[in-house]
Amino acid sequence: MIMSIHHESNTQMRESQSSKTGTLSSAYPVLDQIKDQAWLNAISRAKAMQTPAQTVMFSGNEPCNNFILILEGTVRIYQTAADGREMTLYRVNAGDICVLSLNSMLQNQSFNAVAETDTPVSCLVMSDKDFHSAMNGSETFRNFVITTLTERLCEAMHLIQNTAFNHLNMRLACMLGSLFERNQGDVLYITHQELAHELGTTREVVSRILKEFEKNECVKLSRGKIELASAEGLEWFSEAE
Amino acid sequence: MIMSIHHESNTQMRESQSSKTGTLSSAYPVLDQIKDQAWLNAISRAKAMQTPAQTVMFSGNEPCNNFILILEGTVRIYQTAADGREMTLYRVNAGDICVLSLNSMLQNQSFNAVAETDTPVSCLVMSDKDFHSAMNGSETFRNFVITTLTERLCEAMHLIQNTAFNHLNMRLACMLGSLFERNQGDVLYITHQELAHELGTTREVVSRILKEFEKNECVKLSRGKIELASAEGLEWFSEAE
DNA sequence: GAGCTAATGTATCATTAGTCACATACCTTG
DNA sequence: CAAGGTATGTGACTAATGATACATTAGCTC
Repeated sequence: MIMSIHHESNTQMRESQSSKTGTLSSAYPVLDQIKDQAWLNAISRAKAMQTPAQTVMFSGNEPCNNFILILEGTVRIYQTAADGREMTLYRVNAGDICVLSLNSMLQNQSFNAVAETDTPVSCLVMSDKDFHSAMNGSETFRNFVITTLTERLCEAMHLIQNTAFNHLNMRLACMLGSLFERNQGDVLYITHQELAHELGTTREVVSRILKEFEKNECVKLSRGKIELASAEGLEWFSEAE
Repeated sequence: MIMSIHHESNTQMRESQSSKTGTLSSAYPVLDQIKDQAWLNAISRAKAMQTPAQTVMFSGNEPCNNFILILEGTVRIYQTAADGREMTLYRVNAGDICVLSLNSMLQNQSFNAVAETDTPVSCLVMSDKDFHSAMNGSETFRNFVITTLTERLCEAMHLIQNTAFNHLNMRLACMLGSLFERNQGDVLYITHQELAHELGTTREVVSRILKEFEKNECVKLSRGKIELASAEGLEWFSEAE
């Protein structure tokens, strides 16, 4: 079971690193190697843009006729339901490209999703014209785009399997497992509501399941914080396959 | 709500049409226009292949190092759960390309899905080498591939939303709605078990919900067959947005 | 039409998940 | 420390889904 969460606590923004602005070379080493003229022209014309945290970049059906390269920060793509529930579809990080904008550019048809920054984001905005000429003129860029697309597709299929076949306690356990993993520390700063929004459920349900985990001595809960109760706790979450 | 079902009843195979084998020009009008030499070379070297109905073409993690163009017939891509449930992810029809094989070719990593023919299928098999040179040498082909990828991604997102947020009776109603729509007649030849496999649930649950629909006078049920009870019935299903 | 198989009907039960309505508890700010 | 906002805890209830266990029926084959 795979869950790709590149979440950073909203309350713990890494101010210290915000000065070291991401560059194309640091965020996209692959693209930085490209020498094709079409790509070099396109990227030289791209405009830098900054967006603060917790800002909606796109939503609903508004078309997006630009191609976006994230240099720093994370954008969360999610869907909302009529009853207010929401569910994260995937995240776009530095070094990723936004397949949502791709879709909108190619088809003039968007899936009804919202793109909102998790953290402050700095990115490059390329016109669709430049994007197309870069696609045509650079095999490396092309491969990069197609690879990203198939990766996303793969992740989407896993997500479908996960939501269709697994119970919420499993899904939550998996998510905590991967969050603990990448967070080499054993403490997670995240609220139950945020977890609910990741999984497409409600806060109460998450609270209930977490409490169960606490009873089983896997985690310790406190306000805005979840910590591993023990090393065995982590094992427990990794086992949750 | 979008559900893409291109299902044909297994029991009613269109024998009459099986003689009129699909050709590249009839199945892929767009690709048939391509004059780029790289594409022409690649397609001339592709090998024709026939597969009977209800045959597993790929499954699990076996790699697939060929690119496949469907000339005629339908392939169903589905996932299976430990408890025997299964769920259709999407279908590949004549004129579509198989994104599953794309992923496998590009990443040597496959999602754990099964590709099984719904109907007898005739297709062209292209080596990955030829595929790559066609991608590099033909902008039209490239655009075709990328467009298909983003379309699939879009569909996958809809499917996620649908499974996460909608109840089974809605999902079943939608599916019946779109099946009735494309089946200009008002009779559907499909079993409850097959519907369950589309939706990732069990036969009993489908039977129960269908019975409920019958009580509401939307459909009439009989063995292997579902028919619209009235014109209003269809409205009812289209409303089920 | 006897017998077989696949498809469907149905009742009951258990579990999971969502809803509602609060009670608490924690943290920040004045 | 008082107040107010946010986060969490919790019990009770309902609805949806899945599981189990059969009974019944339709259509096919011989």
